[in-house]
Amino acid sequence: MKGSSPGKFAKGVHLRIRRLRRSELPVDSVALARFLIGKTLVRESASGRISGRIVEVEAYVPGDAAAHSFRGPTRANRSLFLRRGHAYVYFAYGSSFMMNVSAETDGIGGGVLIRALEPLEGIALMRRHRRTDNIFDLTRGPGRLASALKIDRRLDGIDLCARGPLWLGAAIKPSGKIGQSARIGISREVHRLLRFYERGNPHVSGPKWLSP
DNA sequence: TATGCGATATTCT
DNA sequence: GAATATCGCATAG
Repeated sequence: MKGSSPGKFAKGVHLRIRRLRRSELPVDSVALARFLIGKTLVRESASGRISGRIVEVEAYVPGDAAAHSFRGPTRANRSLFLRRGHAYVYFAYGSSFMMNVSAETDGIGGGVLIRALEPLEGIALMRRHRRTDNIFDLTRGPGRLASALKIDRRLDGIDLCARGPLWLGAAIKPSGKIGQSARIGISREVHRLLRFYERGNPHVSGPKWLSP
């Protein structure tokens, strides 16, 4: 900490966010994906709280050849088979962590990839983690948001409905209209419309034509 | 804005 | 070896 009012936020928002109960989460992967738009993802760490409003997600459903759970549970993907509301964190392309919320029931593989957030709290911390000042480069994209929130494999498998370093909160403001499209960056099941985003939100990732 | 490419680690073939 | 639920930088328009 560089000398300034301990226990207070010199600047930036400080929100009271209600933790979501597991019973509020839809069991179905697609229903959960839509439900999560507008909700809050909260990271509590020693250096402070970081949070963001979920504005873009993708569903990876049972029987989906593009899903990491498709070939059954392994050591790497087992968190996808936990009951809904747990974190599945993995490392991709040698450079990025990505985070899913597990869906479905215990033993069934399914999840929702969090693709973009609208920054709420801890923006100064996010800027430090991401080494950029541009607000739109902090949490636009699954790898970027994981970096901004310091999400890595230590958080794989944790319960997002319990007190802890990472959890899901209720909406601070309701979601606008939800758009739907094909998913980004996959090579199988490319036609399925399982990406959901808040229309008109500038923090959504991907080319503009994909998010009308 | 859009497209293209290399980097990089882990997993699977 | 190959593939990968990406990112950042370069270049062209």
